[in-house]
Amino acid sequence: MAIDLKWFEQMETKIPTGEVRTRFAPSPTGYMHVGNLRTALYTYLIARSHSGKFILRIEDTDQNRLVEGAVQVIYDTMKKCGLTHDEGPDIGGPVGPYVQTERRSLYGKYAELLIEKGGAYRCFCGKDDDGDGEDGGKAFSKYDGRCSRLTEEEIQAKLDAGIPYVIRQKIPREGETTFHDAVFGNITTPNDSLDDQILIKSDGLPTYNFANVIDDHLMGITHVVRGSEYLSSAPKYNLLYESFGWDVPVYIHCPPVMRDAHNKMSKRHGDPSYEDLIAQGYISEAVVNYVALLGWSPGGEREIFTLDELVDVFDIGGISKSPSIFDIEKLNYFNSAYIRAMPLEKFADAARPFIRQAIKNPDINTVDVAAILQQRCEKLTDIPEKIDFFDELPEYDNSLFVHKKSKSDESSSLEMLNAVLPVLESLDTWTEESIHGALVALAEKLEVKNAKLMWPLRIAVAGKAVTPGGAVEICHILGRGETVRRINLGIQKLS
RNA sequence: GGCCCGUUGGUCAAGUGGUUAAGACACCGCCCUUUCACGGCGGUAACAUGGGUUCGAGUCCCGUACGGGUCACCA
Repeated sequence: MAIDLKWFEQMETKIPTGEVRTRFAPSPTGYMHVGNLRTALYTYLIARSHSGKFILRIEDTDQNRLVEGAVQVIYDTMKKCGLTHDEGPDIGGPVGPYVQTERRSLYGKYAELLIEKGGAYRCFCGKDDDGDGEDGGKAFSKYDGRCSRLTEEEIQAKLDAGIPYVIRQKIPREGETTFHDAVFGNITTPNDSLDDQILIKSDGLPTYNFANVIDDHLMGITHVVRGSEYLSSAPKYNLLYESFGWDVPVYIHCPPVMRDAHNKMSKRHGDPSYEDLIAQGYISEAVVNYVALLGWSPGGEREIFTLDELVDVFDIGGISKSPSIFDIEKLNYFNSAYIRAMPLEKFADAARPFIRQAIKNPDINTVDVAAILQQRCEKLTDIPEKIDFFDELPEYDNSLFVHKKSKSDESSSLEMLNAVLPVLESLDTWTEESIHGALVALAEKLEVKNAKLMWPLRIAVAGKAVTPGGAVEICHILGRGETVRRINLGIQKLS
């Protein structure tokens, strides 16, 4: 087998050095898991906080799992989250291509090189020849390495006969392998518990286990961030780097995001993906902020951070070793905090579609409605049911006029409404200030507490016990005509 | 089953040998108030377990239990 060492040397010269380079390497499944989003976020944060490069690579070597349009979902999600990449399939870069299937010729060459270096061998065994078939008993046995003992002549004979083969990693049978992880510390594994894993499949494409090492090296990746499910494969990757004589990157294995104490978040269990959360009315920035804190802590008491602020405070040491349970209640809290912090106009823009789901009346000002909603919604989808009374006064029972704390009952309510009606009918201007002033003055004149006047008015104009905003805001939004009409209806009901 | 990893209130978590064991969400109570919410104040609630080491252990070591991961021509 002739190995063109010049070619490999030339490949090495292309590798960027002297900067932190991280990569997010999703396989295109069609949606962004919350756990994946968090991995992407940490990866981005590490790059940015070291003034390094953040690279997007698509890992699509599994031809059976290709999903139409899935790569676009990744672009869209990352863009929406603000996780901008410096190199990737869409924008190119110095070490492309950035899609694994477009790199396929590379892997074979490096596999040949590895065979030459004694770190791998061809295996001609069929899929079921390694003794770990379906028959339970040997379910956990590993490949016995028989093909690693083939002679040159035997190998050539099989090649000449056209027998299909895979390329396996040759793991030392003795000793142990230690690697360092930035989250978990040093981890040592006995080599005899490691399998001679397949590097190149019989279709010529690499497995993740191989492609990831080759690509990370050729792309100059300095920090490898991935899920902790790869922790037990890491010794094998380490051995691969060693066989090639390459520098090992910093490993950062992140524990999973769970749906409960026993199960990871999963689409299959109906857990929301990032896209689902957005569709459910969550603000992207709030999701990103919450997810950052799931499994990582800045150490202090502060919890609200923009993406740029996260870049400043992010520290690998704050990543937790144990899994975290995704708590939608806490996300609700973050979301409502983000909603409250938005400028009113911006919130109104975000809320408008949801407001218009419930309010068709074009005379109603959506910004005014947004103003009373902003302090009171956890997510945008909460909006329609809160404001359904604006378009049409709901059927309501007179018992709503009874409220102990406001000292309201049906007869006092009738009295208050009768007093309010002429005041509002004759009000010069129809603003919150003028309405509020007139009503407070009226209460003072009647020698009653504001609540005794406001309660029945709010019930009459809204027909609901609980509303966003008080009587003043609701009357203002409704307009004078509709307000007066509803007060009259209340008076009729109570008479 | 082998190997690897983890375990602080219901949840997220701070804590790196000496603390009355932070803080946040949720929950409960009170205050504010024009309902609800916001805001303010207060409260309930935790170091899985047994042994060591040490003057002293949530923090270090060993065992146990429980949980998770992995052992694919998936990633």
